[in-house]
Amino acid sequence: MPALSQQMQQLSETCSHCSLRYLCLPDHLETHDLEKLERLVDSGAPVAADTELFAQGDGLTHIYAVRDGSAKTVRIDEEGFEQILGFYYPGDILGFDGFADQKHHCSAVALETSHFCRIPVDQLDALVDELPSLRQRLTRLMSQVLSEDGRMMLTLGRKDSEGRISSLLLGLSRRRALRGMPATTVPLNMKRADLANFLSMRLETVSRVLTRLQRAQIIKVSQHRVEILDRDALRERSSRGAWVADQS
Amino acid sequence: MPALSQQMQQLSETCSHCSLRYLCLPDHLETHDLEKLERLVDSGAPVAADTELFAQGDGLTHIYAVRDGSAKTVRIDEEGFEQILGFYYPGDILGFDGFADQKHHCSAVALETSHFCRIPVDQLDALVDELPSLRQRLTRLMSQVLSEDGRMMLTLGRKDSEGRISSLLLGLSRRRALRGMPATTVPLNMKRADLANFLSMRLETVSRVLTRLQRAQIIKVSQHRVEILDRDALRERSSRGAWVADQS
DNA sequence: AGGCGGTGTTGATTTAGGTCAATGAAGGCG
DNA sequence: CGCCTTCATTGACCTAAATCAACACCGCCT
Repeated sequence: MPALSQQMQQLSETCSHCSLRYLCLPDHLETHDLEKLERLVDSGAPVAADTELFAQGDGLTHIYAVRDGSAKTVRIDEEGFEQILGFYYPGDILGFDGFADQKHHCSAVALETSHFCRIPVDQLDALVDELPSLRQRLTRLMSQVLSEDGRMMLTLGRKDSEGRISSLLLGLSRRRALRGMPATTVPLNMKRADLANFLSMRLETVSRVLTRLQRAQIIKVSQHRVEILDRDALRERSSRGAWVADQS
Repeated sequence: MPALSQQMQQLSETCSHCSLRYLCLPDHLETHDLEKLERLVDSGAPVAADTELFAQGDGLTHIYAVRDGSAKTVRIDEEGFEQILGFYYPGDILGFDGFADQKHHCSAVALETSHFCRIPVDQLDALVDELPSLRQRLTRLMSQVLSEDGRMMLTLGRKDSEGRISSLLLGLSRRRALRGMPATTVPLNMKRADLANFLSMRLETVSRVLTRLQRAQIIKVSQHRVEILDRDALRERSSRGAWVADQS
């Protein structure tokens, strides 16, 4: 079973050999420091689709880095309404919102069979005090998320359905490029309902927009994979229909 | 001029004597450590309404804490569309999104005549390496913002106009309570256009919803101040009209 | 006072996209 | 293999809120 042995090999890889080290926590760490971080990381067994890594309300014991596969985070508010807060790909960190009061404010769920690096926060915390470079790295990663959240609010707030879908596709494509993966093909592992929820649209509308973009020869949709045929047109649509802000 | 002298007195106050120390950076810091932080903080001259503290794209040189007054942060995307990302009140920190790449990703503007504590990031950074408790405090504050951003996405995404306004009012009220200020009266220092922008509505709709809530005896609006008459009804409206999520 | 620019409210109309409902395609399984 | 469940697409209709437009209010200045 060659697929499995390849998987096992990947699992035994250390941060120092991880292809994602420049996106993930290890970036900017000295070899020596990196080894200390490595010792904390547990890259455990593969996780099946729909498995919950942690649940909203759980105590913060670990944060997770996506090694391969993908995940989503979901938040349920007081009234029981559900909102997907983000999709996560290799190199992304899950759990940052738990540091506030040592408990998770959203749940994390694997979108497909995936591997995650599991990092115990108490040990991480201790190591962070020891390694200024790791501290800086963490700060930057959190700040980055903050800034991306801002971008998301802009999308959610000011763009119409076509703009939202277009932005999402471009965003996913860009993130693939960052990871050195082919950026013209964007896999949509999540369900249409997830997409719709994330973008605050109804799944029917997602469907409609996708087919509209396809008919306009801008993308090619095949169940869980979108091909970007005309990136410029997509960019153009991602801004069209955005509201003009009233003068302050 | 008693008002002025009182103001001057406030300005000379140190973190240790600041009434906001438990909300702001100093929380959980030892007296000795707090003194070190204090030495970094510059609580300068009062800042007039509409003054920009920092602009999107500026290098990150300082972060700011609101001492009194209020501020908003605004982000302009590639296409020139503007989105207000948040309103900030005494004890809140501005500038966290700048740590990612040492530049600000949004602009910060005072909503009224206000005082801000100005903290140089390079010195802060050095101090953070020295004081684990400060490091933890910063992490928690950032994480808290992250988690609140999630709440905001939920509001923006899933609530109708009445729900958004109601949520905003309750949120502002809650934040006032946290600061020990009367929570039934919520001042709306920002313009209607700002409110509308923040909530992704048009200002006409903001107006309409406010008058609707007023007619229902739930709030009492007077130009830049809202009185909450029936908090339960407001809570009820803040969830009504929220979408039911499709099952994943 | 009177004029004026900025700000807020209200009314009439339009439309994007939500809702309801039916159909189609795809994967899992006895 | 056909059945069933889940997921995605398409159509017809309707509602919330955006848009367009008029007007009211308030402070400010000469």
